[in-house]
Amino acid sequence: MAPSAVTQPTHRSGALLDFLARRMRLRTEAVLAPLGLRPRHLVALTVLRVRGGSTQQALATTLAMDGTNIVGLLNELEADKLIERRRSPEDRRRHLVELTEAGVEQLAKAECALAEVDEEMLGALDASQRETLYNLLQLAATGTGVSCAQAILE
Amino acid sequence: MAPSAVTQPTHRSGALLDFLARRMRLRTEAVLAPLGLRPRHLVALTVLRVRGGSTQQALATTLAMDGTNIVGLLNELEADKLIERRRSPEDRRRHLVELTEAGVEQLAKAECALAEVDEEMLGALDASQRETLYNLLQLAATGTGVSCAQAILE
DNA sequence: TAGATGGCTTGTGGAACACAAACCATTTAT
DNA sequence: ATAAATGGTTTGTGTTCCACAAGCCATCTA
Repeated sequence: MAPSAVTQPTHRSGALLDFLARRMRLRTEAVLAPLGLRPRHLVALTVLRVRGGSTQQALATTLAMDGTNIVGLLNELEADKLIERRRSPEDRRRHLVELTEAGVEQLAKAECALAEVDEEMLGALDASQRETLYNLLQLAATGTGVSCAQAILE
Repeated sequence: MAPSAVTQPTHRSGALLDFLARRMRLRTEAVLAPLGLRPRHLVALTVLRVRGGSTQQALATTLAMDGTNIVGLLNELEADKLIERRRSPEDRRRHLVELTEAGVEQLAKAECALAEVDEEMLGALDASQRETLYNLLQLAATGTGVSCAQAILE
């Protein structure tokens, strides 16, 4: 069964991550569609739950995405009243983005609906393995360029 | 460290996976470009290393991608002599796709070059955690719809 | 007062797709 | 044997997600 006895210098997770994320995103799209959300929205909402009150520039860095596209993304979310742009008191040019109550609820509803996707895609993992995976992903996500850039800003 | 004491019903890895995969793909693009590869090629080659001799239809299912796009993707890889399409002896309509020797080498070279990306993106994880992550991803990838569809075919 | 900055709008373009149609070679069913 | 189905190919068309550039306003800073 071993395709190559001699394995790679170190296992690279990149391709695997890409592969899985694609499959999961396809299923996620289908599940999220009835809620009026798309994967990009889910990611944005998820980030905002943790980093509420972020500047749009900070979001751009976090999401590794152009500022003008952040505008569009937030416009969509704001139109659905899932987020709110508040003016920063210190610098009134800035917008501080935050989830609305409806946003929190919608995110929770989405995550609930996504249980079936987890079931499908992570079926081979038991509960504790899924938790481990989640924690490792979380650690990687918060412990890199993201928090690095954030650290500079704070 | 827990951002919210009361966590979600269960942690959903979907958004996190999407988020990380995006960041990683951006970096990967840059690293792979000088090798004449793009992320999609890396994924295809990686799949083919394990599932060599797959039919193009099987690849389409595995990669969750339209058959006509598989053709295009394989055309690119074949033009670079990284893969080979052999006629199936049993059914001469079928193509059995396999990595060439050059393909194996190029894949290894790519993975080697991607060490720096891992370093950047998974910096917060130590070696054993990275290995765990890799194993969990591998398990999830091979243990779902993929192998399920494959099992039916065999 | 001038320049820099955060954000918004609009427009252009590219990459990765899905989907459809028409085609060949081959296999299978009648 | 002839018809139908199948695996793959080619050539479109359209969509979505993005990057990037230019020009605009409001506001802050020098």
